[in-house]
Order: sequence, then structure tokens, then C-alpha cells
Amino acid sequence: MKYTEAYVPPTLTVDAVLFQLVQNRLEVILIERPNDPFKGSWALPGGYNAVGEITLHALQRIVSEKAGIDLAKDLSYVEQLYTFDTVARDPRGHAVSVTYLGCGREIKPVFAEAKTQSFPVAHLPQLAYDHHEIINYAHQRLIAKLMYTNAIYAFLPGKFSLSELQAAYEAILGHELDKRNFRKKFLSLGLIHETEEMKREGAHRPARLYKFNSTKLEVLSRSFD
Amino acid sequence: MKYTEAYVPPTLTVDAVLFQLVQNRLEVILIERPNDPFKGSWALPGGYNAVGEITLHALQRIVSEKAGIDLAKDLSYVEQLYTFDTVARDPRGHAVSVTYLGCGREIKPVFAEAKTQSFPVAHLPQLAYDHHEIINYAHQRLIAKLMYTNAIYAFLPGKFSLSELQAAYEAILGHELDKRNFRKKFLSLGLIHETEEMKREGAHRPARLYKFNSTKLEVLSRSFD
DNA sequence: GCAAAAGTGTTTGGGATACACCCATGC
DNA sequence: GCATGGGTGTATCCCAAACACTTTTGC
Repeated sequence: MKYTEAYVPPTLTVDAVLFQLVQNRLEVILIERPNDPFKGSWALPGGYNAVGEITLHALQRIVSEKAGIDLAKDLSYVEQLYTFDTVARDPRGHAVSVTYLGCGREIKPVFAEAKTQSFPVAHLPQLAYDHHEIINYAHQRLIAKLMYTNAIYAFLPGKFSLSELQAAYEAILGHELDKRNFRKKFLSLGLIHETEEMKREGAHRPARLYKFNSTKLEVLSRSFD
Repeated sequence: MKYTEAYVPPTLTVDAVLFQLVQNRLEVILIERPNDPFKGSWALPGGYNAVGEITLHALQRIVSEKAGIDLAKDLSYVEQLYTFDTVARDPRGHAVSVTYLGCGREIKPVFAEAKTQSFPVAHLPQLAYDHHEIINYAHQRLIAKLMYTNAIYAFLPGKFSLSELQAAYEAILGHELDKRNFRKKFLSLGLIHETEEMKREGAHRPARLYKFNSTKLEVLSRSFD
């Protein structure tokens, strides 16, 4: 590696695609851009990554500052997604963005520099930059990941009924599943165990609550669906 | 996004993990580092990505310059792998590396700035930087990808026998497969078709040659193995 | 004829799919 | 007693896994 002329790197940025389930709809966290470019448009929470800072740390800092979200506490799962690098993606100049995919539940921005809101993935507003493409890419990755890992845990509370579990899958995959087959299959995977608790709400039979054995990402022995 | 102080980005680099099969062994292309740091060590082909250049283009340029390999011609498949960003990975200073995974066959460096050689993945020399980690990550990704896509095509010649196909899988997966089950299953996937040609070599029955229907990445209907 | 790789079928078990009714509760 | 969601079992089909011998060639 040699310097034949002065080396100038592109700007490095990070962006987060933070998914959650709200009333059995898959939603993504967006912020309203306070400045140009794309002032007033919605965008993924993201920002600059300076030398000396790893991308995940930059992301934590930025998501906390801009959207009031604590990645470590509010997100149950975070992974690097992809690095978007086209020259024209930022009108101010070449910015390479390392993007992350996060999953959580009941993500609530508590303090925020920017107006932060959760939007259904099926009905997104106009988005700044190439953020629509990034969200699509993240959604595809998420669907794939649900098929061969236990990642669904990241969307559920500590204790949950099998109906809630099934509804979570249906919301993200975008199609319905057979109740009996779903339960048989999922229980046979050995990822969850019964608790003594029941959930009672409304005029119907109470539901048994379950817990995940592990809340770390695990690859399934047999893939799902 | 605001500049409260002068923003200085990290160095941006690209690195390529280029796999090929040599005599049914999975090998990876390495170059000998001509300069410090890690002078004399083996490393992945890689280098600096300046502002205005997309990472894939930087990779093409660098791999061509340093190893004499033409990504477009000599590689049958290339995808972005992961972005490695730890601060200490380059002793000269913080360098974020966007890495790529490539697959080809009979990759021969024709002209090279650096000494280039192909090493069996099972027996790598000491490597510079975090390149051992990068190769491991790429190998895992490759194994996973073979299971649910037709990516194996990238390692094979245009026409090949079923035994060659099976041997390619065995080399990369690292374990043996049952011949009858393998043929039955693979033919049922509908990815390949017979040609009229036979391959005769040595004192044994000639082998029917097959071709892939498509030499673009496709996701399998049922996953493999 | 013999060495060496190519090619070929059947059986068995387990998981995927399809499908409909009873249970426990609140009002 | 009725509306609401929770919970359960069986039959069928297809695929995965296990397993050994015949065919074609060069020498």
C-alpha cells in the first residue's frame, strides 16, 4: 500500500434500521431530518463515524443523541447489515454508510434531538437518501433470519403466549400460519419452556405463558417454515 | 447531522477473500506484504478506498494492480462480506475495511506488484492484520451460502461431471456425501441439465457432462444437505 | 481380467401439511 | 348461553438417510 498522492477517504456514516412490533405490525424507527439535505423528510437514525470510533459505538452514540434510544437496553438484538457506498447516495458528497439491523419491543424515544416516530414497514413515508432501499434490504434479511434462527425472541416480552408468538411470526413474514402445525413444530424445536403463569384478558380461556430458554441468537437445527 | 468540531473520518480500505478449488482443496489467494507493517507476512489482497470510488471498484483496481487478477473475468461470483472496523486492526491507525467474498476457478495472477499465491484454507500461513478472522468469516458464509443457493457453480467449469460437482461440495463443506442421494437430490433441484458430451480420462467408464441452467446466484426451493 | 470411477433403486423413518372441534373464561 | 380466543390429534405425503452392486472403460 503506497501513497502516490494525498489520500482522502470518503465520509463514514452509520445508520440503524430498528424494527419493532406494534400491535402486530412490523414498524421501523425514523427521525425527521431537521436540516438539509432532505430537510423535513423522514430518515433512518444515523450520523458520522469519526476516526477512532468503531461503527457500533458510533451507532449507539448517535441513536441515543438523535432518537433517545439506548441500543444496549432498548434493543434485544443488533447485527451489522450491509455497507452502502454509492457515490451519489449523499448529495453533499461521497459518504459510505455501515448499516445495522436491530430488533426490539416497545421502543420509546425518551429524549430526542430529532422528532422520532415509528412507522409501519408496509406504509413508509417518503424517505431521505437511499433509506428505502436500506429498509427493504433489512426486512429481507430479517425474514431470512427468522427462518433459521431464534431471532423472534427479540420482538417478544420475557413471557408470552403461543398465540403471541405465532402472531409475531405472521406479522413479520406477512402471511398466516396453521395454528396446530405451528405449535407442534415450535415446541419440538426446544427453544422455549412453559411457565406456571397464565395470561388472562378478555372473555375467553387464559393462555399459558412461555419463556425462551436463551435470549441469544441461536441457529436452529431444522429451519423454520 | 452537525459539525461541532472538525470531522476526520477513518481510513477506508477494501479486502478480498478470493476462494477457488485447486485439486479438490479449497484455497484462498494471498499476497506477500512488500512493506511494513507486517512486511513479509501473507495478507488478503486489499488497499485504500479514496473518496469518490465505490468499494467494489476500488477492489477491482487493487486486486488487478497487486495480484494481477481481473475480478470481472476471473471471478464467477463476488459479494460484499462484512465491514471490519476495530480501531486496533491496523497498527498505523484506524482503518475500516469493507471486505468481499469471491469465488472462481483456476485463478492465476498474470501480472503482479506483489508476490501472489493460493493457499489451502486448511493450512494457512501466519497472516497480517485480522485477516485470519476475515477468512474464517468468509468460509462460514460460503458454507452457509452453498446450502441454500446454487453458488457452487462459481467453482466449476462450464461443463462438469456429477462426480466433480459432488467433490466440489465435499471439499468446501469438509465432509463426504452419499453418491446416490447426492445425485438424486441435486438433479431434482433442476439447476443443471445434461449435455451430449462425455468426459473420458483414465481407465474407467466415461462421465456424462452437465451444465448449469443459470450462472447467476439463485436461491434454492429446498435447502441443500 | 482387473483396476478404477460412473452410474443406478429401494426401503424406512420423520417431519411437513392439511384439516375441525372442544375448552375455559367474562359478561 | 354466547362470544372469544386457547388448546388439541390424526392421516397423508414427500423428502432425507441408509445402503451395494453393475457398467464401461484402458491397460
